[in-house]
Parts: sequence; structure tokens; C-alpha cells
Amino acid sequence: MVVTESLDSTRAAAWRAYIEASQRLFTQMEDDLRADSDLSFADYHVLVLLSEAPGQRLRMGELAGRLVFSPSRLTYQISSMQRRGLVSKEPCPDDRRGSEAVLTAAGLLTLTEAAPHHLASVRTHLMDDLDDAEVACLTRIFDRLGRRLRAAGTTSDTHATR
Amino acid sequence: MVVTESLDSTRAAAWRAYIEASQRLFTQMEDDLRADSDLSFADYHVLVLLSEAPGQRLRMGELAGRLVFSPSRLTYQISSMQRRGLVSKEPCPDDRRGSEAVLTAAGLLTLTEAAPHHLASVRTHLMDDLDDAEVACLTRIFDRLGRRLRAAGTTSDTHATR
DNA sequence: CATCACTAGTTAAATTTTCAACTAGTGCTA
DNA sequence: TAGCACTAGTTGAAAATTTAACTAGTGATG
Repeated sequence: MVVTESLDSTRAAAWRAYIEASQRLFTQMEDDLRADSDLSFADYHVLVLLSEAPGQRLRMGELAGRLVFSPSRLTYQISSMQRRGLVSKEPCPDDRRGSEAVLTAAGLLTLTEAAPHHLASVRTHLMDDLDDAEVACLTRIFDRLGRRLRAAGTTSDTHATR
Repeated sequence: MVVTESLDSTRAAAWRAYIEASQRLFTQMEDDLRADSDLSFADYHVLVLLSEAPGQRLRMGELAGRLVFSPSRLTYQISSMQRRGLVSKEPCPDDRRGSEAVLTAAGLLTLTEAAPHHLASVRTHLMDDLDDAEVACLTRIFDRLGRRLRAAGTTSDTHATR
């Protein structure tokens, strides 16, 4: 086992379990979503974020940040959704460089139809199997992690090695 | 908020935190790996799995299963690594339909050079920030989840809705 | 041992994602 | 207010991934 110095074996095991299960979970969720609603995970998340935003609209950059998408990936994603009538795109009033993605009525309808299926899938694949302590632990770990990574991304970044 | 019926708000929050932080973590790990070692996450995992396998070789299907890759994705992945000299491919002795990926010396060397950096990155981005109880909890949750999803994939599958 | 349903893996085409320019607009500074 | 560095977002080409055939081999059944 070349690869397990420097990370104690407990943590190495945790890492492996986390990575593998997450991978499986994500592909499972994608498949369900695709089967139930003909949406990708990304599509769904865009719809959720827009539906929650004031005016059902969000700047491209803001959306990219929340989805953890590169700018060009978001451009592509949104134009694909636009083609399918789920969102539209409008120039941003106060910054003429920018544009905002806007949820359409069809997009909202699609979301409200998809949501119950998706949530059921989150429950059956993950949440129903966790007791309250585990849920709390999950939240604590990933809230903190998310905050930390978000912060790291903003400033200079990277880890120690090099 | 169209999207939060049916999943209690505690669990919904856990889900969001988990998804977002994981996304960030994975892209961060990819970036580090790429910067330190010029490998993708997938490359790295292939090297790890092969290095641990008896004879440093694994059937394509077996590898695909463990990586959670589609067959065609794995074919592509391996031929790319073959081009770069990290693995070779040999016909499988006992099943003439099959082939196995074999770790090369160069592949092993690459792995031993990459591993410390990668592990450091796992530590700094995730593990160093978790106390032992959290590590234990993480392991418990994702071990169980992985087992469950692995089992579901084998049999008929899917969730309840529909 | 011929047939046939099934498994392993590959291939080609379409879609998605990345990567590296590039365009346009902003806003500070002199 | 001209110049300039920086930000927002897009674009085109290359790389990765998915999807749907497809090839070859296996193994059970009659």
C-alpha cells in the first residue's frame, strides 16, 4: 500500500468511504432525476437557485459561484436551458457587461413537478437511513467545510505542499 | 421556497451543505492534484487501485465498478493513461473477451511521487479540520451508504417514486 | 454440438466540460 | 477625462463523457 503514509489509517478509511459513496450517490441522483424529470442535476440546481432568488433572477457570476461552475460552463448550461425554455437571459440593468438568468414560468412548473421526485430520491438514498445525530454531524462537518472552502476560494488559496 | 416540502428542514439543510461542500472539495482536490502532479483525480484513483491489486492488475470491469465509471468511460480513461505510459493493457488469460489494465513501473513511480502531495491536500482541505468523533461519524455514514448503494446497483434498483 | 441469451469491452457520434483567448465595460488614478 | 488594470461574460477548439450500437466470447439448454 504505497499510498497510506501521512494520513492515519482511520482518516484514510474515512476518506475512501466518503469519496466512493459520494460518487455512487451523485450518479444515482443524476439517474433518478433524469428518469423522473428529464433534468440533469445541474439543471435542477439552477432551477432551485433561481426560484429562491428575489425576482427569480441571478447574475451569471453569482450563479456560477453557488453552483461551483466555471464561467464558461455556466454560459453553456444556461444557453442549453434557454433552448429548452426553462430560463431566459436578460442584460443586467446596472452593469452593462453582465447578464442575468431569469426563471421562466415553464421553468418554475418543471421545478415544481420535479421537486417531489427528487426529494424522495434524496430521502430514500440518503436521509431516511440517517438518525438525527448523524444528520447533525453531517451538517456540522459540511457546513464548516463549505465555509472554509468558500473563504479559501475568495482569497489567494491552495494547500501547503509545493 | 418551492422545494422544501417532504424533507424536513434539518435534513434539507444537511443535504445542501453536503452537496455544496463536496462539490467544492472535489474541484479543489482536482486542482491540487493537477497542479502538483499533472494527474486528474481519475488518473490518481486508477493508479491507487492498480497498485493495491495483486499483480498490479485489474480487469476492466472490476476497475470500472470500483471507480464508479461507465464501461466506455473506463476504456477512454485507460487508453489515455496508456498513451502516457502509466498503465498497459493485456488480454485476460481466462476470458478471451476481457482485458486487464496493468500498472507500469512509470505508473508506480508517478503514484509514489504524487501520493504525498495528494494526501497532504486531503489533510489540509478536510481531515485536519475534523476531530476524531467527526471522522468516526463520517466513516459510519458513508461506509453504510456505500454498502447500500453498491448492493442496490447489483440488484434491480431505483427508489420509490414512480 | 448447435442455438441462443447473456456478458465484456470497444467504437462512433453527440453532448458536455475545460482551456485559453477574446470582447466589452468598469472604475481608479493621474 | 485619458489611460490602464481589472472584472463579467462569451467564444472556439480540444478533451472528456454519455449514449447507443456493435463485436466477440461465454455458457447454459436442448
